[in-house]
Amino acid sequence: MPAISRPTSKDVAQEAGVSQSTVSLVLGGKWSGRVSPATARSVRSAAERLGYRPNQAARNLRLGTTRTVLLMVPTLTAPFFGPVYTGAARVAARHGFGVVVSTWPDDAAGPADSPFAAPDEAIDGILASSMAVEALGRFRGTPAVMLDSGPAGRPGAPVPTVDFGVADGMREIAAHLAALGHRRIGHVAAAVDQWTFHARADALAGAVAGLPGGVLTRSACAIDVASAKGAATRLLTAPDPPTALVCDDDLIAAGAYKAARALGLDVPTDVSVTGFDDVLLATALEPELTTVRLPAEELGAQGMAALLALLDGRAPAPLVLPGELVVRGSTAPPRPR
Amino acid sequence: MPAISRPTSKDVAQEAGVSQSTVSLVLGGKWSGRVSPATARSVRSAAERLGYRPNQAARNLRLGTTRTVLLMVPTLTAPFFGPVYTGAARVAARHGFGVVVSTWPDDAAGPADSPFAAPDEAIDGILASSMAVEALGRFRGTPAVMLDSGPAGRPGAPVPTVDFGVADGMREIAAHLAALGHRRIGHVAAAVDQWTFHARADALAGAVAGLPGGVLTRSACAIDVASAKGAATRLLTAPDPPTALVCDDDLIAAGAYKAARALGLDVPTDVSVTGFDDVLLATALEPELTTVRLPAEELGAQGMAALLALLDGRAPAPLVLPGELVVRGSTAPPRPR
DNA sequence: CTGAAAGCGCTTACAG
DNA sequence: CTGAAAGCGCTTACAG
Repeated sequence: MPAISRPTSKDVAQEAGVSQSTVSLVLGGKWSGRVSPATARSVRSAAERLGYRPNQAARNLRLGTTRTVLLMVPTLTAPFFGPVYTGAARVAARHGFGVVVSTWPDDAAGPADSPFAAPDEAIDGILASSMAVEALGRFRGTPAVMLDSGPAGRPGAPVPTVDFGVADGMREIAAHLAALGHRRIGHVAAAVDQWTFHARADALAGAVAGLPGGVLTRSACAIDVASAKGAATRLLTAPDPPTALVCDDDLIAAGAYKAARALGLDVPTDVSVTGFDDVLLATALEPELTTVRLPAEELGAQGMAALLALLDGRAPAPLVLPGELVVRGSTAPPRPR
Repeated sequence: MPAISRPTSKDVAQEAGVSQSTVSLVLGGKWSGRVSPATARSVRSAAERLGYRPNQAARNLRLGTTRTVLLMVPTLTAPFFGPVYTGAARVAARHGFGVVVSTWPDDAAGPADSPFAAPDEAIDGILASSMAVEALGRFRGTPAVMLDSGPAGRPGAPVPTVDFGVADGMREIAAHLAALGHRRIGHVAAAVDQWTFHARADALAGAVAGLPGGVLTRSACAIDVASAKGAATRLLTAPDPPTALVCDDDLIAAGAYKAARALGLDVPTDVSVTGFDDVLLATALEPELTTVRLPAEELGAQGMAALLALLDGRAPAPLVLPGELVVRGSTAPPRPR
């Protein structure tokens, strides 16, 4: 508790020689035509002199809002989270909103047991990331926007959506590999029941099917290095193995690198490897990883903008943020057989 | 805005047939000796029936608190941030507190331009991570706890602290390398003016100085792969190069790997490499990285516990959380000359 | 153009 | 043991 209590609108009123309501009107920007410009000026200067900041609790109580938004993410430890939060918080702050975070796997335990029970109860809206639409049921009645939860713009989508263009990104990877001469593609797929991974799988399957002589094999794994290494090994040790491994995630690609090395295969001379997301890891690997950059911070920012629009009574259109193919050293023409 | 307005304590009072003040007393846990047990029971059951949740805005206004804590971190995108936030938020929620986040490099721009200007103004306390004590000046008057900002327990430290035992961690690394037979050690140091890196450098210097025949060389770099690769290259191409590279950070170690490979040196046969932190990257690298695990989530949790104690009028003792040496495949005996 | 007043939902002396 | 009342700092009709 600060030693000196903060000035209130009453203090400003006294300083400016007007009533408290006038101060509220002026500082709330609702004075034009109701307060003389001269009075408005003197109120503003008094507020500045005193360093006045409105008390949010009082404002919230009066208005019945909290100016707080809940961001729900699958996990706080994935590198994906930081940028999404950053983007969302930046846009929120610009409108005087705060952002609190919750992870959704904990939800099964119910609100009482949830580590975020407290802020949960005083929220104006929800930004739910990488979450099945159905899981939003618990919050029916609270304005929500879904991020990375596709399919964007699906008819009858219950809430506005912002998604990555993962299908296009995957098609770019396929086209890049095809141009290098690859025909036998192995998909090291994330065994995670999220829209984004289904979309990636479908896009890749479609692209390879459209490739003359294209052959797709697939092995699924959890999103961790050890599991990915196992899945990649299965692909690479099958008869007639793929010449390129398309991985659903940069971390999975790291596992693919390990599988290749353990089999005595060089990346990219013996086998090409691609990732997805472009996190820090992508350039820490050797060779650096060809991958698709997903604008995570932009996802948070656009999602928050959509939620604020929704709170404002508007209906934001579904939005798709394109990924960008980043070609680095992990892809090369296949070794001639 | 939900269609049906939430029940208030007045509704509970009506349902239970008592006054609103009695409801407040009972639900606030201040009833013993003032309200009969039977009445308390009926209030509680009425509250449950109605699904009553106290309005935090009203509570905050009345009490003059916000039940919100600000967590300041250097950057949101480092893998360090997620776990710290998680730990802090978990403990905070248990006490009905929320956590908002801010990055401190932005502070130079001043509160008005800060992306977190809004929550900034209504905060009960501050958790400042990896920040020079002096930089806290702006918040003088607000209760604060410093994380990873050492030196812990320094006489006259202005605020309670929670730190990692980085010096001990670094000594463990030195002892591990010494036991393997290394004498010529290269320090790939983070050129970042934070306490933790000064402590690491000092501890390593001391340990090598205490080693018969020990020789320490050093090269500084930014915490990114390319810069680290350059610094490691300088060390490895010097006359009489080190047989082990001690890196201030796992990401720097990734750069050291690249430097070694570019010079045709194998890790760990030709050169041993160690990291610090044990982030996801450590096991994604090939070979997996010997490093010191820092309990980041615990740092957030203990820091929040200390801040809550401070808010409660107690003076938490300085706390040091030990790191743990994790030996993996990147260290081995030096090649005999 | 300006001010007095009500009321948001709580907590906490105070009176019975 | 219980209740009526004040008041936290705002916003917004309402009256002049």
